[in-house]
Amino acid sequence: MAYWLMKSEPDVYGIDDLKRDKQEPWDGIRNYQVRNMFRDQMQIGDIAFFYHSNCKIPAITGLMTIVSGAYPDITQFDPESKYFDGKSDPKNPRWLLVDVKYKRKLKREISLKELKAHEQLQDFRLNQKGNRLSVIPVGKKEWDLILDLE
DNA sequence: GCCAACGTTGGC
DNA sequence: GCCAACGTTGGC
Repeated sequence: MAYWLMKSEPDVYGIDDLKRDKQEPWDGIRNYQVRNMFRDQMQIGDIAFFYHSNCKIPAITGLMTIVSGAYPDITQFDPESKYFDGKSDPKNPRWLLVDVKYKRKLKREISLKELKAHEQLQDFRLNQKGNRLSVIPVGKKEWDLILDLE
């Protein structure tokens, strides 16, 4: 089983939205690296941190489970969607997604500031400057360290 | 709101 | 295939 961190802007879709919806397609990914991770590496049963990005206090806020394999993101074919991609061929969809299921909220949010200050997390990908990937693989050691902060 | 970092696009 | 221009992400 693998561990992940997945970013979302709380103003758009936050941990409380997932708590309400219980399960949700993680749509809108328009980055090839992330698509490839969905397709080639993610497995049903993997666990992910829910991370709030681009907000007042960027932080890990909850846990969720990957509950599907990768399949086409239908928003790419919807001209009304902000994720519409006219260059994607319906016979060979360019963009994929996975379904995620709410697991739980953390007892307290673990902020990016706190993660960056952690001595043993200096190499953590989220802490690297200029890292814009919205889905990040997390090592078991890092995963445990972070959960211990809770 | 600013801007650094990075990805994508398209002319050549 | 190079690279300048442009767009997006996301911390601050």
